[in-house]
Amino acid sequence: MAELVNVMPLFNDLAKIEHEHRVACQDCSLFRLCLPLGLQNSDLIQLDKIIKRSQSYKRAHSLFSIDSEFKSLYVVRSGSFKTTISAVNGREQVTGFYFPGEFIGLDAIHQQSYQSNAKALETSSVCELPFENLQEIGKQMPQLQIQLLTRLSKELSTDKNLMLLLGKKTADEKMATFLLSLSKRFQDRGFSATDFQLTMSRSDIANHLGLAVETVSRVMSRFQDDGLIAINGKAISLRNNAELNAMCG
Amino acid sequence: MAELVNVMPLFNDLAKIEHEHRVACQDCSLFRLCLPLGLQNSDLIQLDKIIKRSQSYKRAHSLFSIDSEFKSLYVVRSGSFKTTISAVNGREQVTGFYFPGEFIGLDAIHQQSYQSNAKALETSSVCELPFENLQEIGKQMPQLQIQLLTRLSKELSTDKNLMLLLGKKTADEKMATFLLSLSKRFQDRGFSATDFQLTMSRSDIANHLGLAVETVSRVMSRFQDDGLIAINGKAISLRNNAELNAMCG
DNA sequence: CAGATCTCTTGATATAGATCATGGAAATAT
DNA sequence: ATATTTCCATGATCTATATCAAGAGATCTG
Repeated sequence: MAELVNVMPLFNDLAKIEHEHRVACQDCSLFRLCLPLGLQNSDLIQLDKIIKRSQSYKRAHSLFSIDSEFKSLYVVRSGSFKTTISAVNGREQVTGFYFPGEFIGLDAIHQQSYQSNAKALETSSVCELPFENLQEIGKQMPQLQIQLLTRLSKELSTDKNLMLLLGKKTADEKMATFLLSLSKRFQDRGFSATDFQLTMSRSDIANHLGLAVETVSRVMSRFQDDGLIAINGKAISLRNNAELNAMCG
Repeated sequence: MAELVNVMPLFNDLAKIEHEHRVACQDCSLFRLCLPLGLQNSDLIQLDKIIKRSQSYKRAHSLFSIDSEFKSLYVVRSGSFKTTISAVNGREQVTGFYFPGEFIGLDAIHQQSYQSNAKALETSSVCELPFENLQEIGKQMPQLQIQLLTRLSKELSTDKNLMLLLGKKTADEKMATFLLSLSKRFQDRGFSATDFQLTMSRSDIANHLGLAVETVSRVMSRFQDDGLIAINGKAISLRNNAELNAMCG
């Protein structure tokens, strides 16, 4: 997850700057995922001024939790995160996994307080967008507002599909849907659609899909026996996308 | 659902206009739910010009479906709606219920095409907000954009909680959570928090909560036997909110 | 690097809630 | 009004997946 495979930095300097998390939006390899809409170059320079680029978060470290003060939205820069919410009795639901270019914290806007907890799944970094400043420059930049709306709308759509998954799908359908959704997202980021790492634990996967860990293990083993996938620890290889796709229900 | 109980129109004329769906935003009794943020009066007049107020939709009639052309967002004016998405094999998931003042169609924004189907649960009416015009006047009205963002963010939050419900809660917890969420929403609209109509069928409820109809019937009967609620067809009365609340998990 | 602690896999068993079945009540159509 | 369809409630049975159990890797920690 350290670097895009199909995007070659023009200069070594650029790669170095990027690695040090200082690259500006204009030059960021995630630009097309993060801010695809028509922002002017002058807008980007404005936006750039308010963005804080973080040092990295180590595995299992918290980006924010439900009782942190809400100050910022985040965009994943490298690595991956999960978000969770908890019921009063301590049970938790993994509400989402987030990869480079994706926004975290959008559900905090309405109450101006985080509604979930966000944790790094591996060593990861983010761009921090202080919300107040974002609103401020948004007033002069309708395209930025539209960009945010679009992001929110997309996550809403994802979540409705997750409701369908949680409410109506069998364990097999859940796993197939999940694997293909990951595959699609990696492909969008210029990674292999068939070979990738599951940066989250089996238990995170199980939780997210409304299954027991044991069921996830069993389904994956069976998929492997049937030649649909090959697993080696965290590494997975999709071997029959057509069949997997047919299984999504 | 025809009228708010704690909001008395100042003039009979107003009530009549409202009933005929011609009342302007400035005078609408739903204003505080629909557009609570600081919109100037001049803004409202602008907004008012682009809003189309519909004739009513009868029970089971479609507001839009996944293959309608996306043109507008909607705000429920009276009555109630459900939204659904379907899996390839025909299974459907009820993704939400919508009451007066709530927006429908927000998940359509990112693809500029409806991602779900919306149906009236009873005779209902809506305000139609043509999205293109909304974007246009939004450029001059940052508060309107913020209002939309807030709405989206709120629905996102609701959906994450639904994921928790679908993924982690028992049938009893699901029902208790659902009933209290309805109660809260009715209360916000000035209706009784304890006595209301379930405008959706048992099967819609079951579907939404990821249960079988029979389970919904059984749980409700048991809740009634335990004195938590009283049911009479579509009419329900909450009798022990404390206990229900403790059951939400 | 050794012990401790998680994580993953696989098997055996239990169970919450689905499915099947039926009858009555309500809503809708004729 | 009456027929027809849909909706709701309740009982009996079944099943997909949870839970319990146990061992093998992997990962952390001092």
